[in-house]
Amino acid sequence: MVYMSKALPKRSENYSEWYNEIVKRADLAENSAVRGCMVIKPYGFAIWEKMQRALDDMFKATGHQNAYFPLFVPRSFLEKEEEHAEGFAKECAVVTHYRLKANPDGKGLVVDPNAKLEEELIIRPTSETVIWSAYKNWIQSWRDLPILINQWANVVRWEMRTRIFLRTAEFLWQEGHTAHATEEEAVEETHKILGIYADFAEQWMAMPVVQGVKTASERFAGAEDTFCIEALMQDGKALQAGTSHFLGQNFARSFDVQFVNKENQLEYAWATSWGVSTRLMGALIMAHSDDNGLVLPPKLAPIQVVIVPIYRSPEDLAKISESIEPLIGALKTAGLAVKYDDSDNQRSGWKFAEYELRGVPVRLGIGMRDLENGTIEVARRDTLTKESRPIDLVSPDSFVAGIKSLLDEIQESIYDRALRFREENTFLVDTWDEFKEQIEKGGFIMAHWDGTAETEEKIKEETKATIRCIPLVSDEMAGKCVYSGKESAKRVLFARAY
RNA sequence: CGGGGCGUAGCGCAGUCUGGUAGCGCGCACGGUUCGGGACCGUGAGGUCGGAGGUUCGAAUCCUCUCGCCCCGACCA
Repeated sequence: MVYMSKALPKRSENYSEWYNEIVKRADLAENSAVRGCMVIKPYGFAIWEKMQRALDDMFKATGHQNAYFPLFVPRSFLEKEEEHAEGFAKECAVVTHYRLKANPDGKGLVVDPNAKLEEELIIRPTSETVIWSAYKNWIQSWRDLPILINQWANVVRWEMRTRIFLRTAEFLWQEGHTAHATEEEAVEETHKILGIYADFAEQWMAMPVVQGVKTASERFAGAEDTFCIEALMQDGKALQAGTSHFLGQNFARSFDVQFVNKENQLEYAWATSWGVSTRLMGALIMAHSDDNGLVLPPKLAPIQVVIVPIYRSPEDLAKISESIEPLIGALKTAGLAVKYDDSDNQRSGWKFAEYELRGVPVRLGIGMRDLENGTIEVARRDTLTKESRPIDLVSPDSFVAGIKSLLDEIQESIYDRALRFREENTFLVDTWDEFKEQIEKGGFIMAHWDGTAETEEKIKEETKATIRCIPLVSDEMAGKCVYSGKESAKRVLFARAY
């Protein structure tokens, strides 16, 4: 109903409609003909590529290498690690046949019943099992360790309800899978990656996160410990933005991956796995954007600076285009992603609105008046403010330096804003009544918990709030469980979550 | 799988109750006037009304079957 209007739905009125519209209107992605799957459009994919590049560099810098493992997982592999199998069984797509044939009863194609697979192939919901079946052959001695592998891939989890970017049946991600000679080293790896994820979220996405460990009930199927980064979205719900798992020797046992240690004894290898997905796109949108559209952190924006000419005649446009050539060159030389939009099929006002919708951090507007005055209009997407700045169009280097520092300032500023939002929406809660009341309003709740799965479950049933994590950094002040009144060593993080 | 809703032009919708030449807005094409925050006027193109069957002189509209999508719940990065 509001779709036709130029304005987006308001966050305050209908948050999920606002989210869906922003994804569509900013041209990030669309729903596909296949249920639960999305088409990521070029503009959206460009953001994902920037995320990939930054993360990939961080993985490489810490000694990891990329590789690729198959899409198909034999059923017998998935079965091997019992908890893992149980955890993923109910959301697997299964390949049972390898051939189609012409429909003998009419048009089209049907599955050829003679082409039934001896053993079903599961479309990977994650790759631990295929990878550890390969590692078995890669690992003989402690000298073969550690193995530090990452892969960029798609996975499929047959979700009952999907939401674009946040929970799709197929999604893109990276999954790291490492093997180590000692428990200490594997645990260290788990933490190292968690740190990388937190740095990426904060420094690139400008999204503050809480690092923590999951409770047993929220743990990855097959893990000893699951660490996570949790972010707070603008509607007060939590979003798990990345996970890093310490897998112990569970997969090594299941796949019989043993190595000879320095003492010439056989030992099972220690494992980790970790991943972030296209869900981060959803996080990015919900962390910063406003009722005018997307707000992108400069470091991840496919277009960092857009230049919009303001003119009447083709002659004016030609004059502007010629005058700003050195500027465009200088911006590019400075390493900035710049777009000069001289297209003639939309007017400047339309372009202003469009680039705001798409979240371009800085917009430069230049018209004939500016040419005369030696000025240019600089507009900030995050604050929606604009100012006229002087510019020497012949040698614009100092102006460009100013734009560069403005982009840094924007990156910092949207992080600060998100951090302030999280601080203002994190509540210390000590009574059950207060808990029930606050959870309705949203936000992070720091409360004491007695450590039992029963209490955790009861709280979830009564309030839909889950323990997002037990924060790694917190003041270790003992208290009483907000639900049961029993002893508690420290507060944990509760929220309703995506 | 349970409970709701919807399939009509590229997109968003009206028309269905009460059967009678398939419409509106946006977008698109062309021409003109405009142009410092989503311009306006004129002309035009574009539809197996999700699919199949039935009732009828006549079906987008009534009946039967069927396919698909969306929202709410149970599952989850």
